[in-house]
Amino acid sequence: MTPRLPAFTDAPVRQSSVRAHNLALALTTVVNSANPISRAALASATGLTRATVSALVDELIAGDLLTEVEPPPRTGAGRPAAGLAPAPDGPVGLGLEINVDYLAACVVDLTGAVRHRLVSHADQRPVDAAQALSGLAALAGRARELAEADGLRAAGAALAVPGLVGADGRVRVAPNLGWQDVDARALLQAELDLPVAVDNEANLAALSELRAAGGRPSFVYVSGEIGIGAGLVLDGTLYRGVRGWSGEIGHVSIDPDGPACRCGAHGCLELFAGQEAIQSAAARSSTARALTAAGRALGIALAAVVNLLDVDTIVLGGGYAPLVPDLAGPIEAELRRRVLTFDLAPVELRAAALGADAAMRGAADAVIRSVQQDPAAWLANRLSGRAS
Amino acid sequence: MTPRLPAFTDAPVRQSSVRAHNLALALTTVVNSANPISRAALASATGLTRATVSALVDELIAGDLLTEVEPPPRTGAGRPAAGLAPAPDGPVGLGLEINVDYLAACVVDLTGAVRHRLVSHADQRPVDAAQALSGLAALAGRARELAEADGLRAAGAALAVPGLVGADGRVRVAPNLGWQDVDARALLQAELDLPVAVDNEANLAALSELRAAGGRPSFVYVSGEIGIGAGLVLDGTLYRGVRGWSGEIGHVSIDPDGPACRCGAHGCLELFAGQEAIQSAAARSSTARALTAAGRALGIALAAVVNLLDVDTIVLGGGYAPLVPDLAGPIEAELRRRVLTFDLAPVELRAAALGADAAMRGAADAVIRSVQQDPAAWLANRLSGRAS
DNA sequence: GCCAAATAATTCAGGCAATAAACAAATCCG
DNA sequence: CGGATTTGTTTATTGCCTGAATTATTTGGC
Repeated sequence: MTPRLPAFTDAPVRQSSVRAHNLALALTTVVNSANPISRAALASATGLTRATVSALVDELIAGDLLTEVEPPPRTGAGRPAAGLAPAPDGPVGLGLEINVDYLAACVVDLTGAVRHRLVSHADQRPVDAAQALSGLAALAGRARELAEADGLRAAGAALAVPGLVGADGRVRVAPNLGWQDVDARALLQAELDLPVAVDNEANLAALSELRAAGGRPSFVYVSGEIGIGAGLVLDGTLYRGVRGWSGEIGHVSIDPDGPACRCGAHGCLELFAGQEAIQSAAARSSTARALTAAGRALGIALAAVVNLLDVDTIVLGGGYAPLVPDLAGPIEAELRRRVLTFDLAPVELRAAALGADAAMRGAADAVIRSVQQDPAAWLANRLSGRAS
Repeated sequence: MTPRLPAFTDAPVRQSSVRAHNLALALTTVVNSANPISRAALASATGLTRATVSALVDELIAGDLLTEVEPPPRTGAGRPAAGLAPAPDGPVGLGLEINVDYLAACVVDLTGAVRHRLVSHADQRPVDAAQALSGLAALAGRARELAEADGLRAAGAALAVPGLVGADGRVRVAPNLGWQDVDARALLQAELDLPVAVDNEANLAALSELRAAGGRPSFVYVSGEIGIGAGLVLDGTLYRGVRGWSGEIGHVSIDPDGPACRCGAHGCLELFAGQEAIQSAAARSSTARALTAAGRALGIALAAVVNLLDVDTIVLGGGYAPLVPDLAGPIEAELRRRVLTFDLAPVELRAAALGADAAMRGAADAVIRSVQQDPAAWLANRLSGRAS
């Protein structure tokens, strides 16, 4: 069988694209392998010949994307292998986050290590969007200087925003920040002189969960803050929707005739399982009861997600992560009752691996992921960047 | 900018894959263009050079996938162009459907024309799965003979089933047929000696809506029969879920404390908007009221879908299609209330283009789509098939 | 201690597919 | 009728992968 290219077809392929694709294949295979891997192992893992892999690896090493490291443990006779691993001094991603009461920036390298991390606590509501973003750009600039002092060059930046973000990087609405129609990408790009991506915080937090997972995982990441957002990872890729507004699980209806929501509808999930709802319910009765009720509502909404999307894993993040021991029971009870296929295959429910840093970390991951998925572009860009 | 291959990377690419990809690109571009297109226009549409396009087209014509037709209307000076169009005598797809009270088969060619259509009305519940499938195989065999009498060769078959179908073609459950764990693919493949795909009827019906749509549409297709199923088309591809069980919208919760559903949960959409629910409600009050109530429930469930997936179009099919004039009002009212982004961008609601044939037609489409997306495989197969 | 077996990595000729540029074909228009 | 124009083909060149042969480096048996 001839290996097939992905199904959707809308751009021509030429020899250079073949190279680009195979460079990405080699690099991602090295990055995703737990231990250093030899060229020979890489060849058999990818299906390319050893000759080709050698050439690709040479190019990736020359481009500071891979390095040779100590060989993996020996296994019998033969010439020892040279181990390959992502280069710690290769391009880094700048992960940025803005929220109601803090600004944050981090620097993550190709190995996934966080090299620097800066957080600035300050209420962002009094200042306007331009000021907030310029404060963030300053923080990002400091993070970048720290990175450059280590000899690290940033491939780009990504920003996590608690709001609706369009595909063009414009923030349409960010209720808690009081933002409306803010071209965050343009503003940051101008100040940083770097490619900048902007995305919803739940989407980026979901991406951060993708780090450890092998294969092509599909899961819903639910982030419980003041609002409730979800990031959908389907077949290993973040699904953003037609306009980038996917994952608004907070306004899924739990009780169509329930209390009025600030969105104008009635009985939204947020009213039952949002941070404020949990707190006020805890004050009225007990924390245990409040969490049971919230878990039940979450379970109803998540059952709808699983019925619709057939994902096999649910990740609870943000404010929900520490509450998982209390929430898991009621959520699972509802899933068992309402997911049509529950008896055929279970749904895994787990807490997010990262805590409050998930969105910022996912933002940085998004940058290095873009380098991993198109190393040829980075290599070309790197040279022209140095020339300028 | 170098054209980029799709993001996910897990197979090596070699020269033959380049050819395969560009053959698919050329073929799908011709198929998707409304009028016959010239080689030169094809070159500028795809971004390939005219020389390359000529070579690709020669191969596609030799393989009975394209034909030269009358040139499109002239536009000024220059050598007249030769028109290209999908070949009507190329490979055909066999679309099959099994349901409670009928079996059906159709033959669809590369141009999308239905060449033959056979329906056999008979209650399938009394017979067991093996018998039903062998009856279907017989019907499919007749359709295939009709096609072969026209000199048409079947590239494969696809079967639409009202139930949960795994990725391996096994039917896990089909409640209305009384099926459980039926390896429909193996049984049909053995009798037809053709590659057979099996999928849920709503999924395939959704595919049939993809025919006219250009670009990379994203929509939900909702099919209202005895149960309610949905097919999700995201970015131009059918999303099947991890195990192939996506789209079970019928058991999304409308009222968590509502009446008991046969699935074991309470207040599922099916109890408010299923065929039986509408009929009994109509008997109790009036048809108009029954449809308003059903529309309201559908609107609540669809608002959840739109909030989660950010699709911009909803297609009502199956039993809902003729009811759209009555359902649209209440559905839209709920969408307006509950979809968070409704004010930013509207959601289009429309009736399915095809009626009862949608699933069978979508099945045939799936087959010819697979040829269009990998013509190289068909060309290789075709030769070896003739040799044997 | 040395040689055979084994495994890793590189080198080199060959082939395939795309590109670019020149050429041939067929029409319009003045 | 001849130049301009557009379509489609031919030819030389280039890039990248493959496969086989070659070099490099170790283990293990005698």
